[in-house]
Amino acid sequence: MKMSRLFVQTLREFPSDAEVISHKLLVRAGYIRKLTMGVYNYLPLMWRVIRKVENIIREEMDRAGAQELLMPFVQPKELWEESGRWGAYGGELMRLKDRHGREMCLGPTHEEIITAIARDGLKSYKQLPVNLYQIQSKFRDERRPRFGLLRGREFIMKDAYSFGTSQEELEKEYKNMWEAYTRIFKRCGLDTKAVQSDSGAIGGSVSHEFMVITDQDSGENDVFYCECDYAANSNHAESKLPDAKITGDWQEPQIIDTPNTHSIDELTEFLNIPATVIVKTLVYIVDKAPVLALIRADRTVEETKLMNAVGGTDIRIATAGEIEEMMAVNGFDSEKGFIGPQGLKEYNGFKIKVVADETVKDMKNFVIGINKKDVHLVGANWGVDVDLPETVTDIRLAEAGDFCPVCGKPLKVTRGIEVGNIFQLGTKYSKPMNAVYLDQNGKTQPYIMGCYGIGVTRTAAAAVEAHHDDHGIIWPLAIAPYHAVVIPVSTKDELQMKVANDIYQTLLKHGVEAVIDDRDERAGVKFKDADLIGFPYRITVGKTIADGLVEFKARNSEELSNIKPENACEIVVTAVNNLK
RNA sequence: CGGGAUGUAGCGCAGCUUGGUAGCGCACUUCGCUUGGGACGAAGGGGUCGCACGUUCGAAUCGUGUCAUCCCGACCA
Repeated sequence: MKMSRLFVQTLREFPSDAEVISHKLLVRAGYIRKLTMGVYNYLPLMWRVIRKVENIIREEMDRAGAQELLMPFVQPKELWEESGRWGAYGGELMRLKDRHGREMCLGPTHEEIITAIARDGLKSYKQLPVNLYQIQSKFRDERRPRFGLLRGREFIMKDAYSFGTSQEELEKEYKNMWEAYTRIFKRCGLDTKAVQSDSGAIGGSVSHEFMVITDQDSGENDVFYCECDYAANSNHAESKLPDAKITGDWQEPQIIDTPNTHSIDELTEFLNIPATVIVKTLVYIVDKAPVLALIRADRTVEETKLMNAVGGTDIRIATAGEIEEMMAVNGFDSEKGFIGPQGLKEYNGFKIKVVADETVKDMKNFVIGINKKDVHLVGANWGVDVDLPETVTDIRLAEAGDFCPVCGKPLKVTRGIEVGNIFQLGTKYSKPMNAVYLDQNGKTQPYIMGCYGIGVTRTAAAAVEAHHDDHGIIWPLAIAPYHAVVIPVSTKDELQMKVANDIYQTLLKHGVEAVIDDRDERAGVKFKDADLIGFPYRITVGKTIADGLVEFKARNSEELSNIKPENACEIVVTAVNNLK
């Protein structure tokens, strides 16, 4: 490709609306342009990158025995009602009506469609297991898209779905996909870590996320990990706590005045005690039902864990108004800061559930609210002064410095970008959608399903997050839009142009995707653009051609070398051939 | 969905306080000059100042409303 013909407009300045580096660089280097909120045009350079990522995925998925198909982007409401997700999926589901008034949605994911395809075609255990995948655009009407391609509303995703007859078969395919994913991301030049995670709205039990660990702050997920193999998303990470003082100094229970202590900080200061002897009570609304969460006051509730503990799908903290109302209908006059679990029966037509974090179980002589304004109960004990809730489980957010649940060493935390996930779905979709096959005994059984996603566009953006410098993008060779750029310093110098053209033609002949910068620009402009766009190799033909030498530089190295043109070609050709 | 900010040329911005026929840098076109890290000079093209209504002789500027975008939070691949 001639640079003079290449459809790319580099900008001298960063776009003002971009926050993270991948967004800034992809816009500035001419890869993407925003069409509307969270929706981007993939310009020619970007599309080449995307296709490379897709092809790596295709090769590895096919190698792993999966089969590609393509499902529609627009989906009918009926299938979503079968799975129960028309109601359960929130505002992210982009709903629309056709001219006949039929309700449809833009596919945010394709479990419903694939399950319908499977139940039409897979009638016998003899046909199983099967793994089907597609690479396609998805649309999720995010409340707040951001970070450019890392979190758009429309994005390209590879989604695969496996159908089998047993948990064992599912686990085998799960491992198969795990290995395929490991190969895919490695080939894309990304270091990933597989972490345990919550399975969220998609449902199911076991799931892992593949995270790109970057030094950037742009990762959206906190990942807790240990020097042993343990790694988990913050919404799933377990931890053992360091020793702490969990027994208060009071000998007997007593109610004491604690005026205006609306926060734990105010309470610890007022009583001059550590937060570790206080039981904190938080009010949440899970699917409209009130839930009290009890936790040691120095710790934070992990909302996803709490939501899962009561089997909900949506969670938020209660408003001050709701809390007051809840107090009133249960006969208390209290407010935030003085809440306790005792005596709260029902609210809004729901029985009030109480969930305690494990941290509170062994506490003694502790401080707790009793739903009375400006006082707290101190020296309280479970079973004597306050009932220990029936549900005692892990609902806390892990913290760096907590200990690994597997090996006991201190956990570390880092930011990660989720580029892939794998779920063991089980029968979550096959059962409600009556997607069944006949087993050896002629009995109908629901498929045991798994699903496996990779964010294609996000992977490309994550590669930029992981590989860039002050001058621009440093693409891994395997997903770079072009492998090399040939730069004649002066297009008016006949010898330089001739040699540059020869090099360019040689590269093309050997299967290298090359660009020749034939623009009548100053050298500085060409170098700046080459660095910004991120061509992995650069061959510059300048004055040294008089001595038969060209300058060779790899984008990921500072090293410059003056070598013969044929040697420069050979290095690039060899590197490109090694990709295969 | 809560809080904050911003909408003026493809990109980055000034002008608004104090209303008077819209400007700068980059990019783009032409000519000259220059040619190893985003040169220089000259001459050009390009904008219903987000939109609507209002105030006014006159609105980018003042008022009301509305839409959009961005940031923080909550939520999520």
